[in-house]
Amino acid sequence: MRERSSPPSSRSGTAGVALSVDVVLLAPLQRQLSILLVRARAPRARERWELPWASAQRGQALDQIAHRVAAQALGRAPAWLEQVGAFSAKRHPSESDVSVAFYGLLAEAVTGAEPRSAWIPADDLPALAPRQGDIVRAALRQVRERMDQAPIAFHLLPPTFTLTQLQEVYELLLGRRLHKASFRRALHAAWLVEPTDEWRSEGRGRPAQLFRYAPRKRRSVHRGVRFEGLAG
Amino acid sequence: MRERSSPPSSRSGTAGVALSVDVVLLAPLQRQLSILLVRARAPRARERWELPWASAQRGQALDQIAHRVAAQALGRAPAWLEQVGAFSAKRHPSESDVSVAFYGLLAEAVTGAEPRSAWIPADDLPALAPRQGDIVRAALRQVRERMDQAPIAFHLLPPTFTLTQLQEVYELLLGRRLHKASFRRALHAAWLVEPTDEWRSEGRGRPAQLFRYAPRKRRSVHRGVRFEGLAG
DNA sequence: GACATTAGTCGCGGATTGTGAATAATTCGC
DNA sequence: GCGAATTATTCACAATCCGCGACTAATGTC
Repeated sequence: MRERSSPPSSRSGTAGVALSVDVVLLAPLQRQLSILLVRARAPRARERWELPWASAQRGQALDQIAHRVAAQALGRAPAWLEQVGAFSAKRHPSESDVSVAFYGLLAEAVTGAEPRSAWIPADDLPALAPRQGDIVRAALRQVRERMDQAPIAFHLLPPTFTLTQLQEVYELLLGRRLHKASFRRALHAAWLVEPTDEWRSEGRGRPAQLFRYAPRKRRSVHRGVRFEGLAG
Repeated sequence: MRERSSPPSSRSGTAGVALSVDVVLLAPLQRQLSILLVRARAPRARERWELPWASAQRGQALDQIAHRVAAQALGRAPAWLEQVGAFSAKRHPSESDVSVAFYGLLAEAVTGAEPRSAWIPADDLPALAPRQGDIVRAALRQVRERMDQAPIAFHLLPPTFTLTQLQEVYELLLGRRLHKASFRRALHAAWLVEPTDEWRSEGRGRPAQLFRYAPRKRRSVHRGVRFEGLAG
């Protein structure tokens, strides 16, 4: 407990900690939520695959580092990038003391000039370093919990999409089927999408209209409290 | 982008970053959500008040540090402690590069042996260092968003409490009034509390029964998607 | 043209919920 | 002791929400 007693302005003295920034990149791929992994570069790594990561240097903001890591692994910027949190105390490929994790969303499972990477279904991952395993689980949990507060599903789709595609993303994230009519009724009531004048004919069946994400401001309805998420 | 190319096992080489752990301690105090601040110890600090914090050393887990910081500021352990995230790029009293923030909950605004601290209403805070201001806002936002997923309101109350007290905590966090009958109907339907055989008479009026937090496992009802939190 | 397939909508019945009012149990003033 | 005031708890009704099956619509296949 001495830290608080020592003069806080002394930026020398203590050696500092080793910090890495890790990114969990997610994209829907053939009806599975998939994660981008890269081959371990250290010759004697205990695990063969890793999340993309970089060591943090002084004077760089964390989200800038995360953007750079994502861009390097993808060849492009993700559609959405958000912090998951800080992780410590478990082994990490960098042997850093602390890792700050981000998750990023893409509509397509693309890989840029990086050949040592692969998109792997989230529930079929190989062994990762323990801290990176924690990071993946926390990122998936946060994505699923925050999909009601942030437009996460829309960033897993291209700019225009059919309502069936949107429902499939929700089913992917929730892990269960949804009823079509109820889904659309709630969606239209929320004024989140607007139709384009384009239609997509996907082989057989009636063509589907394409929509875009265009949330309209509306007065928030004062609903009561929901205790449902607090089940023991 | 060289970090990824250098051998990851070299824990020397780079100097490491200065890391602090900050804690936002929250308690309901006279119908206000209040935060524990401590007087700045550095003689030439730009702001007179700070969140409790400590510098991180190598080999210590982040949540252990957070527990220690909270215990030192309070004289006891908080009822609940959870990470908010990592913050960088703005001035911090420690002049650290990165701060990992936690929030902690208490039923009562207690202070231990620490005389240089004060509980201050959350919407009446003095100026803090910019990064600590961000931390406070993020912590309050997270508490309000997560109160549906985690038993946050219950940790802002003593082990037994009246339903009116519980509703007042919810109103404090939501910033609006709730209808009594609806609140209780939803609460009992969720099987989160169980009555004790004690009653509290608080001066005038009918005595209120005391309840305790005792969530019962129940099958989760498969409800549809809620788009309400996605309003533009 | 019959059929399979996918998109989109309708409407019923039951569950949920906002709301005011009724009832219950206590203290205070006189 | 007794009525008014105060706080706790519940009831009941109306409106809304929501799960669900069935229906219509538009296309490709044979």
